[in-house]
Amino acid sequence: MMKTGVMECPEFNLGMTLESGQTFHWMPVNDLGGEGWTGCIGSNAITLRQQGGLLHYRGGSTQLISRYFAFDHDLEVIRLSCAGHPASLKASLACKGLRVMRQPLWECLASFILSPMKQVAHIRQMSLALRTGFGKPLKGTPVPAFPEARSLAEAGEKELRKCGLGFRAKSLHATALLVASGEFQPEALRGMSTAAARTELCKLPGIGRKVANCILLFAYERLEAVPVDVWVARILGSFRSPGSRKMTLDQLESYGERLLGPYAGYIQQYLFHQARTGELVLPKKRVPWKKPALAKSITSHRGRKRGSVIS
DNA sequence: ACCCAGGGGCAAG
DNA sequence: CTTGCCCATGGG
Repeated sequence: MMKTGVMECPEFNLGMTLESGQTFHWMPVNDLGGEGWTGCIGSNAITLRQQGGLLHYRGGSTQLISRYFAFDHDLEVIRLSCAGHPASLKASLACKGLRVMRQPLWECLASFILSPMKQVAHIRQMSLALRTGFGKPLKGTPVPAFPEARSLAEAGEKELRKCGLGFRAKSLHATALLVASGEFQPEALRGMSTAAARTELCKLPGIGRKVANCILLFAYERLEAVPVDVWVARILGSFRSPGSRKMTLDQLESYGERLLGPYAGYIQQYLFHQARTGELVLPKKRVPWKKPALAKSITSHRGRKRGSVIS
């Protein structure tokens, strides 16, 4: 049986963090004595349950979990960095415990290639279909590991398309080939400036400025990166004086970086979360936000055949 | 600079 | 059940 333990987690809201659109594979589950989450970090099966300032876990290690959820980020410092901007401060205070994660590079990069023109619920389905079809099954969680680049490259575009990827299948397959061949090395970007790393990411098929910024923020620890989607555009637009001339997405990104400061990506995440949950009042209507389906049981998912489809 | 394909879940009718 | 809407990227 996998090791169970408990660790301290200062300033943390596990559910809010896992539902904030950074990852797409964690499933709610009743385990470890109550409502928790099951999933994986890389190929480590993990089940988690938070009780106040304590985090119960099965699988992984305190180091692995602390690093993944970035318990080293000082959220108070981040909140204070935007104390001069009332809406940002308000959002930051409403989202206490929401952390910007530090995800494995390939898993995050590939997952966000799935994201364009898709809502979170569907990205979750695509992620699960890819994991089930081409990822390594894990003992202790129904969620398989995210497939290696080589596995997706070998699978071929047609098979990826069967996972409901649509036109994203072509982008993901092409990118998987580049990574599997070593022509693109995700690790090589770690030492680059944010701007240089962004330029490299944008060379990959299926990755534009918005997706690149998501990857920079959620995997490369670039806390200043601001992914501008329609929501963030709407939010940033609402901060500008009425009647001022319309900005392009690139201009809004620069505006956001300047307005929100050195942790602009973090603050953006707080504003985004408030807008999505309807706590931040915006001119336009909001879309529904449904909780992911409960994981049925670990045993019922074990031993699913490669390539089978989730129903 | 502008225009539009593309696809599947979901809300509204 | 059917229609309309959502939306980042890439290519024209």
